[in-house]
Amino acid sequence: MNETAKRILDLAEALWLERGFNGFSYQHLAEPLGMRNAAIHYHYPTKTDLGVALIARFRRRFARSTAQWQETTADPWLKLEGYIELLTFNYADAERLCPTGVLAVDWATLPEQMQDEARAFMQELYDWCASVLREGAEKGYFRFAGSAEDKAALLLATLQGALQLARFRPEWLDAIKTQVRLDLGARGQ
Amino acid sequence: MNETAKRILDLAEALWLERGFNGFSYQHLAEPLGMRNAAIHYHYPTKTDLGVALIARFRRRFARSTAQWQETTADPWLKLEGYIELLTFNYADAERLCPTGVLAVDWATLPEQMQDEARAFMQELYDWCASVLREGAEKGYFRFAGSAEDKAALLLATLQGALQLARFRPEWLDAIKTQVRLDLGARGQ
DNA sequence: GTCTATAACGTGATAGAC
DNA sequence: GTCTATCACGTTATAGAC
Repeated sequence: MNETAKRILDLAEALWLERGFNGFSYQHLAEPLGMRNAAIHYHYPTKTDLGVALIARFRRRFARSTAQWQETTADPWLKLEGYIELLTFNYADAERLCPTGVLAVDWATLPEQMQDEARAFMQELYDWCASVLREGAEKGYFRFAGSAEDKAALLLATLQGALQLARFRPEWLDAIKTQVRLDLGARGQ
Repeated sequence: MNETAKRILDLAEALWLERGFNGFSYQHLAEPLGMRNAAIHYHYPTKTDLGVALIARFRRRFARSTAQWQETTADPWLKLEGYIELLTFNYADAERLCPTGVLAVDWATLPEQMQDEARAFMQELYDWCASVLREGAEKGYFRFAGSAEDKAALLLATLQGALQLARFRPEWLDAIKTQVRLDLGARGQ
């Protein structure tokens, strides 16, 4: 991926997570980048190609992050905090939602190739989250009722929803993060 | 609101919660109803008018529901189950998401009047949910760490996210509902 | 209250010159 | 690799007849 393709993808990602996949066009990409929309089509022939590339990059990024957490810590709490940090990082300055939530809302309007890529990404998130929760529970780091798998689904749903609710009232984001930790057995402060 | 206006609003609601606010047009409404798009404009002059009417109806519906639960039960569990039922009712047959999640994703593209109406709706949901949790905790029905307010934000985020995750894997919806109950102090089955 | 007709514009996408 | 020019179409919305 060359420099121009990357600049396009960066801007597309920002607009996507701020406005939804149907909320931006090739014009929205071309103008700020100082190009014409035909130039965007040269790098991403169709909007489907662009959409698949956006999700695929998130998958690579997530795989790299989890590999790094695996190397740098044995504490499940730190892994989980790493994920929470990753999710909320972009929200602070630009109110960017997490990709899976945006994908879910636009789902029925998305081309099949994007749906396939999205399903694979979601499965990777779930598998990773469940394994961290399972390990953390077995080793006594976390304390929660029910299965690690169900708790993983709940956790992903909660964090996804939290970013969205923050658009109504920003302070809800920190409130939910606090509550998430308490519900995993953290001692209250 | 006359009969035709109601039929339009019903269809618009379905399309909205299935495809997002930018995922349907006046044509999508006119064709299945056997009218021309000009007829839709007669009832809802602008799409903003239509959007505000959609949210306003959800506010009325929610107010009616909470008033009814207030009359029919003193058990906070039943009130909460009523809300969960209300949320997941439409998902089963048509994969309709909850309105606040769809509003949040489309947020940056929505006209100000819709944002105002949406904020008011969200606040009503939060206030009701927090009061049910507070009362339920005080009377010993629920058992959870942290404040009722933070737990309310978490609960709304979780249920909203749960409907969305169900688009990737339907079985996650029941898994999360189970886990939500456990995290409120229900005994596992 | 619904129709036909149409305006004004934005959309994804392509052809061909440079 | 980016440009100009353009196509075919979908969008919200309005005017005016019936």
